[in-house]
Amino acid sequence: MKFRSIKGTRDILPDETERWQHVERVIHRVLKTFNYREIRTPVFEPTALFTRSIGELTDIVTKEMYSFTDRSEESVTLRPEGTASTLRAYIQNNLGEQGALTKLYYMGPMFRQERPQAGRLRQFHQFGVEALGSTAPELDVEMMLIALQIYSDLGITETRLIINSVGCEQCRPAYKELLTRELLKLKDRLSPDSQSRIEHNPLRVLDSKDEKDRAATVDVPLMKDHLCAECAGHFSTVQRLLQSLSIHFTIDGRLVRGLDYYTKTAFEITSSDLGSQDALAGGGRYDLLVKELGGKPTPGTGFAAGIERLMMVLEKRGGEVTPASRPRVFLIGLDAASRSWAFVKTCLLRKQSIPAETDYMARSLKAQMREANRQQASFVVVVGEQELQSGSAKLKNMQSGEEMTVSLDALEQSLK
RNA sequence: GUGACCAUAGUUCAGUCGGUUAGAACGCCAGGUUGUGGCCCUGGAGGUCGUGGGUUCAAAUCCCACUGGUCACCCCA
Repeated sequence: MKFRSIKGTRDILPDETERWQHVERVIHRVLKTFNYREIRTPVFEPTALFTRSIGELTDIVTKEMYSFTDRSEESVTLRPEGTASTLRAYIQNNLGEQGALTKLYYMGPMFRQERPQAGRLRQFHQFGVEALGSTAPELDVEMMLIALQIYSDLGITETRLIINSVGCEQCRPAYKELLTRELLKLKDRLSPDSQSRIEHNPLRVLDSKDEKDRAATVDVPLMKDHLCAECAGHFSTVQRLLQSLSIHFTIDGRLVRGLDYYTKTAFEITSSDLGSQDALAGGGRYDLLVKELGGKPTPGTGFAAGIERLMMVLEKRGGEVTPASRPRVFLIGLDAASRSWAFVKTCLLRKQSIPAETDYMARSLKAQMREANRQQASFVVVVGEQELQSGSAKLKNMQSGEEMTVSLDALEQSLK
């Protein structure tokens, strides 16, 4: 019986983990400069947390969640996204009581049972950022800046920032009705998919990829033109701030977020280096969500970004290749006694934090040299009977080929 | 959930009209010096041609089913 990883999951192999670690370091660093603190929540939660926050009728909830009942008959779900868990933890641990504004970020695996394709996996990784406690449009802009800075620090500059406003509880219901009425008039010109969207998610019709849908809905009213005074003011402030910061953006009145909890600002960052799943990050404001999850009414804004998609862009761009870990020195023993000595010495060097390696296969000198070369060791020391007797050996610089005689006892000195 | 394409050494691939022993490159192992790597040369190991069935004198090659993968729709990061 040969086992395989579950469909839509994959191993991140050593050749890739170095790149991952590099990306993770950049994420942590940028978030530190923006004064956000990391939160780590469980990967599974009560199912109701997600149905409540993401929306009972969204596709994620109706057909993509990994849910099961545990042995105590409780329904639990592998998290499909990070915001719900983060807010649950925020509420449960009264984080809002420690200050007016709480800035959090998370990073880790998410789970959705979708058909895998380019840029879409069943277990995938996201990092996400949340700012809780303020309605300020500045924070909406801060979210966009964080994402853009992480990308540009990684050498990804060919991104597009798209923004929209999806309104609030004051203005959205009326607009939704208006839109539904207009869409019903066009119903027979729409694709079957869009026809069924009219009832349960009319906003979705607007960002259909179907050319006919696009054509049929060119003149349909957009949310951004039917905002209440407050939402309109908020949206224009966001735009003004972006302009002050010389950030390029485009307004797309058809941009819709897939999760129900968004209000006012919605944004997306896309890359043309990706396939049809071209969103690198997406987010927006969610002023009602904390209350919806049982907390005190608390405004919030945030975004989530896919790490695998980021990796795809990095690879395509040939982004900086982080150097593989290399031994500083490779110790070669020529006979049983010398190999034994080499192993012990290797361990002692490591104890002093000097990356050292030796041979475990009792191989020939030639084979060991080849191995040292393959591993790109900076130095090699060859030890045999003579060296053990005299207590000194030749230290070979593998780049220049130069050799110098060194004391075996003081080897660490020569390697600093 | 729907559709299209694909599946041959560890990896990337070639394999003609169905034809007898399935190849290449890279990688791996060993040798070319007796105590020195890379480049070069020589040799070697490594394959249930995804699985099962069918057609045929003969199947990696044609047909069917299954499994897996990829891409797109859908959805979304």
